[in-house]
Amino acid sequence: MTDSQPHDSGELGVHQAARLEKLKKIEAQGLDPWGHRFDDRSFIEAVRARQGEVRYQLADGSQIPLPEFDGPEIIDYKAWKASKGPGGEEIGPAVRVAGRIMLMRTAGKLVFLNIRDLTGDIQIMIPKGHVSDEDFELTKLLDFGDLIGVDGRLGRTNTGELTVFASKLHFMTKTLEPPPEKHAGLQDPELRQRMRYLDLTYNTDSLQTFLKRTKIIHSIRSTLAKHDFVEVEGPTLHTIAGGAAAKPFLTHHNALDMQLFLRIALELHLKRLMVGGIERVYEIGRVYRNEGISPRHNPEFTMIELYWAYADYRVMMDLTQQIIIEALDAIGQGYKTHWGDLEIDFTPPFKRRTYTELFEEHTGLKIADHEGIASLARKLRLDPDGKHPDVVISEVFEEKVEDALIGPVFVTDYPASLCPLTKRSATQPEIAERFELFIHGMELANAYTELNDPILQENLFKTQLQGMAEDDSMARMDTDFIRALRHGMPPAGGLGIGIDRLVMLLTNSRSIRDVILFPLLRQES
RNA sequence: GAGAGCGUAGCUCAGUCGGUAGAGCAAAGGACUUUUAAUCCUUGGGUCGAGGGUUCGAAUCCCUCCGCUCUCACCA
Repeated sequence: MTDSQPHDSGELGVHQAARLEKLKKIEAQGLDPWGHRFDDRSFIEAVRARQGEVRYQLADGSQIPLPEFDGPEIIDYKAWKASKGPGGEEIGPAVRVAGRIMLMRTAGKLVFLNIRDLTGDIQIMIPKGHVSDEDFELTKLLDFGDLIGVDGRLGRTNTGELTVFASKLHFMTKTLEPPPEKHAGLQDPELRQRMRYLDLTYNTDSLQTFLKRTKIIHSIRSTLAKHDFVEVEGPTLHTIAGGAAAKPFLTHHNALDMQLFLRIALELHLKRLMVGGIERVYEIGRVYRNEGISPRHNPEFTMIELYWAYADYRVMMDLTQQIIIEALDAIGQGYKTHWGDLEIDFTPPFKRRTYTELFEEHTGLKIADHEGIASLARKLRLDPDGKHPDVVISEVFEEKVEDALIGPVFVTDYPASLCPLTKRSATQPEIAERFELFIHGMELANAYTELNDPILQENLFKTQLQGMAEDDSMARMDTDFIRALRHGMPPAGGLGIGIDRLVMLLTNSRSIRDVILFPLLRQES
C-alpha cells in the first residue's frame, strides 16, 4: 500500500496539522469526529424541490407566495418583505440534510456553508443565537471537505438564495487532507484518475458521466429483458484464453499448481450455455487484454456479449440499434449528440452498407480487381506481396474506409475468408454473415450469425492455430468447447458491444480513461 | 515499443536573456448578523519530479531515469 502523503515522514504538513488540531477540539467538545447514523435526511435535490412550500406570512396570519426568484429579474427580497408591512414572517418546511462542505463564509456572527451531496448543492446559514452556543463554536472547527448534517428550516436569504436556516448541527466526518482549489477544482489528469474520489466530488461533470454510465448499463439490461434474455456470469479465470485473438494476462492457482488466464472474451462459455438451453443469454463483464494502452484501450474493459437462438446477424442489427436508442433515452439525451467538434446523428434507422459497396465507393476499385487493389496497397505502403488477396482487401479497407465512417453505420457482409468463424450466407457462400457498427471510425459493435457446426469449427481452429507464431499462440484448441458444440448449439445470432466505448460516445468523453472509474496507472513513485 | 509535450507551495497556475522563488485559492491570527469563488488587515508556507553535467551562478542549458498527456505502433 502506498500513501505518499507527507505524514509518511512523520512530519505533518501545515494543513494536516491544523485539521488534526480541530479534530481534537471536536473530541474535547464531546462530539464524535467520525459521526454516526443520521436517519430521515433528505437528498438535497428533494429539498430544493420543496422550495414552493416556502411562504410569507403577513401580520394578519394570511400566507402569500414569495416572488419569483428564478426569473431573469433580480428581486430585492428585503425590500419586498418591507413592502408587506411590519410583523410579517417567512415560513418554510423543516428539513434535514447532510453533505460535504464545499464553500464556507463567515460574516461576523453569521456562517454560510455550501454543502454537496450526491444530488446537488445547497446553502446553509448558521446564525449565532439560532443554534446552540456549542453548535456555533463548532463552526470554528469546520474545514472545507468536512461532512456535516444539518437540521433547519427551508427559506430564502435577502438575495433570494434558497437556504437551510440551521437550528442544529450534527458533525459527521472530519477530513484530514485539504481539498482541491475551490474554484478550479482538480485539473491534473493524473490526479483525477489516481484520486477519483476527489474528481467525483469536485468535478461535477465527471460524476455525471459515471452516473450516465450506470444508467446506460441499466438501460441495456432493461432492453434485453424485453426480449426475455437471461443474464449470467461466466468464469473470468480460464484454462484456455479463447473467443478472441488477443494476448491474455497469465496467472497461477497455487493449490492446483495450474496456469490460468484472465479471460479475453465471454464468447465460448456463453455458447456452452446456449447448448445448455439458455436460448437468449448475455453477460456484461470485464475482460482483460495484455496489450497497449491508448485513449481507446484500457487493459481491463467491459463488454457485453449476447447470443440469441434461432436468430441471425440481421436480428442482431435491429437489437443493436434498439440498445443504443434506448440508452440515449435513458440518459435523457436527444438523438443528435456531439463528439468533440463532430455531430453524431443517432436518429434511427442507422445506415446499413455492405463491405463491398463501401470498399468500391472509397477506393474506386472493383473488389475483384486484385491487381488494382495490390497496386493501391503498395501506394499505401501496405506491402501486399505474398498475402492472400482478401487480407490485402482488409488492410486497404482499414486504411481507406474505416476512419471515414462517421456513422453510425452498420458495415455488413464481410468476405468469408476474413471471418473464418462466421457462418456463411446460404445463398452467397463467399459472404460471411457479419456486421460491425462504426461510429466516428471507432468499432463499437461486432455481430455474427454464429457457426454451430462442430466439425467445421474444429478444422478452422486447427487452421488458425497453425497460422500463428509460437509466441502468439497462448491459445490452444478448446476441445471442451468443440465437445459442447457436438451436443448441439442452435443456430443463433451473436453480438458484442464495447460498453466503455459506447459510454464514451454517448457522453462525449474523449478518452476511455474518462469513463473507467479506476483505469490502470503505473504504481505511484 | 517509437516520437512529441508536460512535471514549480496542499490545489490552480506565472516565472522574460541563466543572476537569491511568484500570484490566487487553501492554512494560521484578527474584524464583520444576509454572504454567493464574500470582503478587509496580518503571518507562515518550496528537495522547482529524481540524479548527474556545463557554468562564477541553473526552475531555466545538456544527459540519464521516473511519472502523466498526446500521436503512432499493437489491438475481432
